[in-house]
Amino acid sequence: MKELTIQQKKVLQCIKFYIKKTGFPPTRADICRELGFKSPNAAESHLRALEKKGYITIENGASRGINLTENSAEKSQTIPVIGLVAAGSPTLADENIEKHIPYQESLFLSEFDYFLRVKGLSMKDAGIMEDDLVAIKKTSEVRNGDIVVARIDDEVTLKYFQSSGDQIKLIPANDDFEEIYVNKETEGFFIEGKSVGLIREN
Amino acid sequence: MKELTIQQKKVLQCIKFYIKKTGFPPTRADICRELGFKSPNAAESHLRALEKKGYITIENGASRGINLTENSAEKSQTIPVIGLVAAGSPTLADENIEKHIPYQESLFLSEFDYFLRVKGLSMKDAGIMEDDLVAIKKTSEVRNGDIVVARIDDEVTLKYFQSSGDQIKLIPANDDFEEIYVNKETEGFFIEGKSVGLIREN
DNA sequence: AATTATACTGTATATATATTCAGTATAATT
DNA sequence: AATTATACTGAATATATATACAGTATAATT
Repeated sequence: MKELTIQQKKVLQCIKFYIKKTGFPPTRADICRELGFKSPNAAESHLRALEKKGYITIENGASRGINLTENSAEKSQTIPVIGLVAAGSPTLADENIEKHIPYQESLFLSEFDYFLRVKGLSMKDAGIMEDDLVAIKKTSEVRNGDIVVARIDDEVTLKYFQSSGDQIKLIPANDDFEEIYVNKETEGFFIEGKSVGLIREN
Repeated sequence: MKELTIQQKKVLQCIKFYIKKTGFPPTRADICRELGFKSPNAAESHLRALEKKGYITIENGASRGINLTENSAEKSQTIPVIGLVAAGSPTLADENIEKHIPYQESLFLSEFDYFLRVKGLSMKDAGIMEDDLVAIKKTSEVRNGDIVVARIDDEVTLKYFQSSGDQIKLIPANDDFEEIYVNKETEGFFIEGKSVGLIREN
């Protein structure tokens, strides 16, 4: 799949968003309105570029005759599963992605960015077992009691979040594990996101 | 949701099929071509009837401005969520269905028939918490160690299954609960299905 | 008995829409 | 140095499309 330019990505996103919102693809004029173009030919040429690169097909002569190709359509409908390795970071870098699974918008109450494959039983009493997939929303805005993905240097863990002032407690849901104390300003400490759902595949 | 006539159903199916095939909704003329009508007004009036009954929305003035409503779009791709009430049976009868959620074919490793909303903590140590959705496959072929939906008379529970001969043990995953012993031939005892996955919505 | 919904044909038309052509300008590639 | 791709404005136009209007006919509802 050929790389897209920034503008072409914007147009493709615009098409996806429009379909999501209305149920049918945009016209050239619609795209101009959304992206601020003043000539329909601006949209037209971007569409032809997207067609040439294989991200959409265009039915000539048909109004709104834009069809997202499987390749480009799936991209926004799958969500990565990332392995939680003790000494690894859950980034969206390709090498950490275990697989992609079909994305369902309304699967959980909140939107989320990726699934984390759980290793170990440190959150056992919260009903989070080994190999469960925890849906993670990337955010640093977390509240006391949230289950968060916290990074300390290269180590990444899933724990309950509890803060008072600058002092932060990361609490496991298993008596066999120890609480972790950190300071908001601790070098290398970072909240990656929080849990908004869970899937167990068996 | 108001009932549709046979012709209206045909038109709705035609719209769904057209969108699946092309990625965008049909024009009045397209519908006529597919269904053999000779006047665009035939399609138009069916569309307005479908709109009136709430199966589609039509954006006036827009070409191909047909949008399947959630209700009609999801019908074929949703799976029921059934509340697990102590003295109730998990049947697919309308009154027991809590809601429908979008169905994703490849969500779990096995196929499944419905979700069971868990009440209580009897399977806590198996990581199954209150309000979790357990994906249930309707079957009576279960093995030792499977988590099963068992019915004894009108009572329905989720437990580990363990059998030796005709003797069956239903084992909770929580020390606060008691094991249940039944016989294969016990009147009113029945295995509804087994757990093949789990979703936690928060 | 009168009205409304269903189920169309057939014609007409304003407008929504794709698409081409003529330019301008910058960046990337050959 | 020449060509191609990117990234647009602006105007023009053939046609694709929604939609109204005039009918006909049958079934269902009030």
